[in-house]
Parts: sequence; C-alpha cells; structure tokens
Amino acid sequence: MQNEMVPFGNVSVGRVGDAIGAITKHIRENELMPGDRLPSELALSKDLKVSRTVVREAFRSLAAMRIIELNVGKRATVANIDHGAMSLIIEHGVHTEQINVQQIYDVRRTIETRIVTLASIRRSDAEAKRILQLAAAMREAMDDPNALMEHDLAFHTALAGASRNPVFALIVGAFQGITRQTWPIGWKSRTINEARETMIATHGRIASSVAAGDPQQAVEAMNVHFDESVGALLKAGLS
Amino acid sequence: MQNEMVPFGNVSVGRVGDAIGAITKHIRENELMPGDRLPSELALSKDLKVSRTVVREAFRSLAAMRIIELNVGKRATVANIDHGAMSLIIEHGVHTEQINVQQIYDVRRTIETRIVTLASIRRSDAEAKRILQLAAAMREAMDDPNALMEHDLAFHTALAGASRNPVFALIVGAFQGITRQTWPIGWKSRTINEARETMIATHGRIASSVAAGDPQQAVEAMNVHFDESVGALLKAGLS
DNA sequence: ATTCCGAAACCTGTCATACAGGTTTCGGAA
DNA sequence: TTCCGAAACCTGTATGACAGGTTTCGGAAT
Repeated sequence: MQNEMVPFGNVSVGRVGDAIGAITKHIRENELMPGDRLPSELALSKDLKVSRTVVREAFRSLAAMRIIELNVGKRATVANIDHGAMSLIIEHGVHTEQINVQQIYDVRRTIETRIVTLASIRRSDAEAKRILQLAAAMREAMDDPNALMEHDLAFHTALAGASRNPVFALIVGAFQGITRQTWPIGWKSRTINEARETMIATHGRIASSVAAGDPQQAVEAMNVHFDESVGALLKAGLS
Repeated sequence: MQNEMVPFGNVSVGRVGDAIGAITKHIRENELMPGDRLPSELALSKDLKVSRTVVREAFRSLAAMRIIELNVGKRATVANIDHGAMSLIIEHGVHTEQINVQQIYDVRRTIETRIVTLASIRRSDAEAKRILQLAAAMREAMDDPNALMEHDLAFHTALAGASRNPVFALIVGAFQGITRQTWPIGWKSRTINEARETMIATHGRIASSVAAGDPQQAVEAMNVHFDESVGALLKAGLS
C-alpha cells in the first residue's frame, strides 16, 4: 500500500486538486497578471461541474501560497509574489526539528554574500541611502531590542531588494519569520556591551561598502556579520 | 483606504485566518512532530466555535503549504517539510513575469556552488556512488531528452541531499517545477552534438570532484555548468 | 451628451445539514 | 489472547440560506 506520486501532493487527489489545477491552468492560458480578476466561485463551479465548496477550498489553497488573493465581496485576483507562505513553511520545518537554526544561517550566509556583491554593483543611489539610513537607525535603537530587530530585518530586506533579483528577496523574506523568533536569543547572548557595539558596527560596514560600490569589502563584512551571529547563537546553546 | 498589515496576508482576516493561527499554535504548543495526528474537524470546530466549513478551509490552506497532510477518512497529520508549495510559488512568479529565468539561474548558481562545496566534504560513500551513477545515467540517456532531464534533476537533488542541509535541498527542490518547463529549451538550443556532449561531461566532472572530495574543483565544474546553461538559454532567446 | 446616484444584481464569508464512502475502535466470539 | 465484525467516527462533496460588501447599469439631473 504505497502512496501514489501525484501533482500537488495529497492535495491533488479528489476534486479540489483538480480545481486547483484548472484554476492554475486558467491563469496561465489567459496570461493573467497580478491584479487581474478570476472568475467568480459560482462561474467556476459551473465550468468545472463541482460544488462551490470545492472551488472555495481550491481558492483557499491557492491563497495560502499567495498565488491568488481573496477579498470579501470582490472577485479573487492574481497575487504578487510574496514570501509569506515560504516563511510559514520554514517556521514549520524548524518547529518540527526538521531544520535547525544553524542550517538556516549557512543558507543565509550563502545567499546574502551573493546579495551584497550584486547590491554593491547594482544599487541605485536611493537604495544606498536607505541602506545607510537603516544601519544608522540600528545604532539609534540600541536600547530598544524590538525596534533594533525590525531595523535589522529591514536592512537585510533592503540589501536583497538592491540586488535587483526578486528571487533573492523572496528567499531572504522566507527567513524573516523564523528570524523574528531567534533574533532575541542572539541579542541576549551578547551580554557585554562590546559585542552589541560590534554587531551594529558590522552592519555599518556592510552598508558603507555597498554604498561605496565595493563588493569585496561588502562580502567580507557580511561574512564577519555571520561569524558573529552564529557565534552568538552557539553561545546561547542553539543547536 | 489602505490594507492592514496582518499575519497570513489577506488570509488572516476572518475566521479562517484565525483558525489557521489556532491550528498552527496547537501544533507548536503540543510539539507535534511529522506524522502526529491533529484533532478532527468537528472537534476543532467546537473548540474554535466556528463551522466545520471554516476548519476545513483552514486545513486546506495548511495542506497547500504542506504543513499538514489530509487523508480521506483519516485524521489530518503533521507533514514532513516539502518543496511542492515553493515550487508552485516560483512557477507562478515566472508565469506572471515577476521573475525571469536568468534570475533563477543566478540563485541556483549561488546555492549550488555552496552545495557542492559542502557535498564534497560531507557526502557519504553511498551518496558519492549515487551521484556518480546519475551522471553516468545521463550519458546513457543522451537520446531520450525526457529521461535525461529527469536524471539531471535527480543529480542536482542528490547533490543537495549530500550537503546535509535540508534547507539547500528545499530550495533546489523549489526550482524543480520551473526547471522542468525550461530545461527542454536549453537542450534544444544545444544544436551541435558537441554542446550536448560537453554538458554531460561537465556533470561527470562535478560528480567525480564531489566523489573525490575536492571542493574547489567541484565548484569550478559547477560554475562551468552554469555558464553553459545560461549560455544555452540566452541563445534560445530566453530573457 | 455627460455626470451622478441609487437600486438591483452579483459576490464572498459563514453556517447548517445531509450523505457516501473510508478508518478506527471496541466488545464479543473463537 | 487473538481475531473479527459492527458501531462510531471521519473526511469529501453537495445543497441551500443569509448577512454583508462590491459592481453594474439605467435613469435622473445637469
């Protein structure tokens, strides 16, 4: 008694899976772009010859992956790509011990060193300005861990954006959820003030390197950042 | 009239979003692991004081992200992490022109050069054997593009597995869906037989480098591989 | 002819109920 | 103690209903 290999995983068995496929196909064949409206639930249920229940569950599935967007009263629309679902997937992996935090940091290091290389070359002046501002904002928020964390996240998001590759931005975003849960651990483990100062300074160095258009220095600073971060988490006993 | 910022995106507004949150919370607070069973729809609908409809739509959302698994007649269970949802998200991004194929190749190159470095160091003998076998299978399938493609995908999956970091494997898997759609384009653009031969040979070099435990050579071969692949796609006019 | 407005038509979110299968449980028979 | 079958439980799908929110469209006012 073995599982069949089917598209959409188990989701595909049954009418809901078929409906998901049909809706996806509809989007592609009509080349719908983000913002474009999908047929109503009733129309689809007639087309596919299934109940509105089935169409709704298919819509929910697609909405969970942020492939479409649901709005009460309005028609469903094609959605902009978004890291929300991926963030939840990663969090689930960590909470169920299928992924550990160190592994995430290794991936982040890999991705983000490439990001700063690209950002150093491609960043617009406005992006450089924003990155520098966020680094400065981190220093100013040294006494407010929550605000500091948000600036930190925004900093890495801004770098990813400056890489001009939405896939990098997507992946960085995917780690935001779990980072929000582990960041305070790393911060608390930096008991002496010097370690905290160093962390802020490293972000400053990354920012100025990117702003200066110096990829090598940016990569080096990013590596220092990750060495510090992983060290801080290890010190806190996070496997 | 601006959108509120809420967890789960638009999904969160309304009872279904609340239910998703409650179920997720239930999984975490009870430290449920993959395979563990969740409460029945009826039980949850009573707990949360919502209709079974709402619970079902919440279940579907979580199942779409492969956080849980649905089985007819059986209770829903906590799922193993899986790239299926991420694959669909990426495909959606490409089809809606929010991501282009070159951007994906840049990310893949970044990830996979790190993967071969790790794989060269960490691969077990069994993994090395399988990687070599897949490279050999590619050569044998030179006249059957479909089989060749599947061996190619399996090859990269095997490398990712040998990195011993499930997050790398997850990301590589996330690109499989779209790769299946673009791979034939690259293959067809390799019009002269020499280009095809070269591609196979490069995979062989990657495999033997990893098997030999030579990270530098593996990285170099992987870079050659991506240079070739991107070149082939550009030649085919893929932006 | 154009603009504006409100009612009608349409749509989504949620609930209740029903029923066809598939699965688990549990007590009694062997 | 083991095994089996019926009962209890569960999920998948369909139907009907109704409370709001949204879009459409025709007529009134300009």
